[in-house]
Amino acid sequence: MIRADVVSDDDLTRTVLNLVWERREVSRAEIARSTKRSRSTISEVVGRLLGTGLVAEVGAGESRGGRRPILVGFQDDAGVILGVDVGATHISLILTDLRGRTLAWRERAHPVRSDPKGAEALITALGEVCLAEWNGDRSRLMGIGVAVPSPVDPGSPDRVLDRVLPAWRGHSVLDRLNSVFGVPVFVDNDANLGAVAERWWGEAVGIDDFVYLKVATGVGAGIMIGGEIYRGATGVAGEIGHVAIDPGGPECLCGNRGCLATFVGTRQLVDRARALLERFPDSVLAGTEPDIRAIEDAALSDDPLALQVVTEAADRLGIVVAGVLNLLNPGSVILGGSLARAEDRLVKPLREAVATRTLVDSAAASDIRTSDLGARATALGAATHVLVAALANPRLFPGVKPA
Amino acid sequence: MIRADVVSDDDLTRTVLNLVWERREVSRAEIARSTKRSRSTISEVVGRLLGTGLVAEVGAGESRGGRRPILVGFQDDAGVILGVDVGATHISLILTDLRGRTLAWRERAHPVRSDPKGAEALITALGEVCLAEWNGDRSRLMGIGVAVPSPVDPGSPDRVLDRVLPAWRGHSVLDRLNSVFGVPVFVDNDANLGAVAERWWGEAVGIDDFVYLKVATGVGAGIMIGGEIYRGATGVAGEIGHVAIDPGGPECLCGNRGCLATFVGTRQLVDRARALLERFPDSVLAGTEPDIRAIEDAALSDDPLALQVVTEAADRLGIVVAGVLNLLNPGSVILGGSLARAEDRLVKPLREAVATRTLVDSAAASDIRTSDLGARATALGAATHVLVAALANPRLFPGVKPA
DNA sequence: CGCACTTTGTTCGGTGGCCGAACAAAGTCT
DNA sequence: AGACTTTGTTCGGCCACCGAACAAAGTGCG
Repeated sequence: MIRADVVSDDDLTRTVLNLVWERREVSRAEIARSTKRSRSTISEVVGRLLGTGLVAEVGAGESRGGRRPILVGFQDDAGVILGVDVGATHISLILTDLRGRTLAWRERAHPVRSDPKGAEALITALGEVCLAEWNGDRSRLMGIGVAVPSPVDPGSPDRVLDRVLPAWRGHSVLDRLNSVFGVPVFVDNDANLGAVAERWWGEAVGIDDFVYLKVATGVGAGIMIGGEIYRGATGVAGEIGHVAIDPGGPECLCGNRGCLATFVGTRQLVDRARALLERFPDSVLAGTEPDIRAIEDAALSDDPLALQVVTEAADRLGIVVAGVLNLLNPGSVILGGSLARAEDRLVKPLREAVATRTLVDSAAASDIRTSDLGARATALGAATHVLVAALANPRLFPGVKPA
Repeated sequence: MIRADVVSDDDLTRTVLNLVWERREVSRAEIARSTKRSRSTISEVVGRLLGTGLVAEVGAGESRGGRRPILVGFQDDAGVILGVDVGATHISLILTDLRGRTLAWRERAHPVRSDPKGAEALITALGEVCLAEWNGDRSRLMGIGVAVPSPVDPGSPDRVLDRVLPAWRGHSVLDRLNSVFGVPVFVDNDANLGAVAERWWGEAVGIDDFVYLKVATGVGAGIMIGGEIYRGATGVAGEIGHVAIDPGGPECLCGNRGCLATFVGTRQLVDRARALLERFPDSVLAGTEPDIRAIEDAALSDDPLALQVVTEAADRLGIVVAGVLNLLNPGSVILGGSLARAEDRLVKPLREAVATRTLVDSAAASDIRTSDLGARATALGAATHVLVAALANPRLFPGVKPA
């Protein structure tokens, strides 16, 4: 967690590195055209980048009527990154290469709030397991990203963290990870990191302005503006779970009435399903004590009870999504979290609920989709956050030669 | 409206010019310290700027223990700007210098929607009147800013404009202004420009992230993020009037139910006041046909009926403001439009309504204030928009010598 | 096949923005 | 009065970047 504001690489180096990452394989001449720099300049920058091991000459490309270009390729396996998803009831880790490919994956149920010490031990243990499974050169580990289900100001992580995760105060866990694995550690909110994952690997590739809605134990939003996570004045933007949608609604943990979280959180969906059991004697869930996964599975096989639960949730979500559309006019809205498994069964009623609540048609035109990144989305986003930092400033990371 | 993407001035020149504007009078050595450049570099840049007439050497400053510095001062009267506020029922113009000071001001009631031709004529006529009253060298007019009560994408102004103001399609009015006055013309949404005015001259000076809420004939929001107006994917961010706050509320013009606009727009407040008349026989409004101004005046003298109307509006606004706080976590929320005249009588119940609907205390801590810019706010913002463009790229404007 | 033409990547001598050292001018402090 | 500061300018130099020139390696046409 050393806030290493050391010598930052110059702008052009970053630009070129990012371009090579995007295009995968690209010639110096093509880089020069894209960046509007001269070939001589690009040649020199590429020469320096070759020294870092992040890019390499990988062969010849097609001729465009003259000499064949030398392709410079991004080395996806030049480094690996560990992503940690600290959930309310589980912990999961992913090990990825620099192209977001999964090299290892572990998940465990764990009562994170009530046993923080155990959580810390579990994370380091699973981290070791992932690295062992990968079986590569450990010095290639570039960093660790951590997603927490709580507002975080990455600038001062200990300030907000202790509300939801009291034992994490003073970010001792992060320091621990840093000293155990010897690499930089980054934290951020889970919804923010979900948005990052979508932008790099999911439904939002190429989209700079969108909102990611994570519907799981709680509800949170990751707001991407101009390709960057928007954090607001004090770093808690996106805390959408306690937007009031019904002044006469049920009381919420937060003391208010009719919060979105009182309608679409995991706990509430399960309660709702159980309450509906006797009205749907034909449901596959009848006679069981359904949990959220069972409800989602049932919805996917068009069980009427489950569909009722999902539709009701969609209707409530629609109120908030419509508000977000009117206020922010995002290019798209992406739904993540476990409820996203329901896909069309969630999105269709949601779109209807939104359509009746938005005026400006261009706002209504922004498309609403479910994520298809699945259960690994958040951990993947945490890893990707490190990747983004590395691409912006490769020198900050171990395993990168100083050129 | 010539989209003049000519030679843009280099970064350092802009930075220095903006710094001189901010500090009003500042020495070269001080600029060097602030911008972290060498004195030699700054000397050269300042030398070039002196040639534009926007800055000048204005005397000597206090010694700091050595030779007394030569103060370089921004020339507030080097140029003037026209700001036009096109309202739903009125047109107003302001002529300002480069410090936002009012040099002339004109306002006329006019049915803008039903008589667009007349509106166009009125704008040019009032523009001439303002320039005549100022009685300065007309070549110092740098540009014209126009605020319209409709979503606008300044990149392609004709696309959205024609929904609310059909006759403005193809931005012929803007072309007209350009040819009559011979200077660049800029358009933007009124709430956006209100936010600009607040950031430069009002309650948001020095604040980079805030939301400006304009409550007048309609309701709109200007969202300032990182010191820039946020426009969203298609340029209609901030269209907040049709956020649904009560599923069982009255029907709105837009076809939905319970929109914010059905509760707090001018028309609705007047209707509400008239409906309440018989319940408040002691009100100063009793026996009259109150308009919005009368209601606001009555509220300022603590008339119970008017206070009831304002409090109800505040309560409704509170729902949306709470949502905005939870979602965006702005540093502050500033209330503009005519209703802002009510000040504490509006803000106090609004704060209460918000407090019961926000969880995260740092979100709740963002302060909510009324604007004190008054009726000229929007026109001033339109003029300021031009000032911002001029400070960013002085060469684009007439009356600025090429250096 | 030969020849004209392209494209690529490198080399090399600029150019322009910015810097630092040095300096004269004009102050302050003891 | 003398030592020290601060300001603003001058001037030589550094560095990122450029453009011209060139060799290498292609394509395409007669």
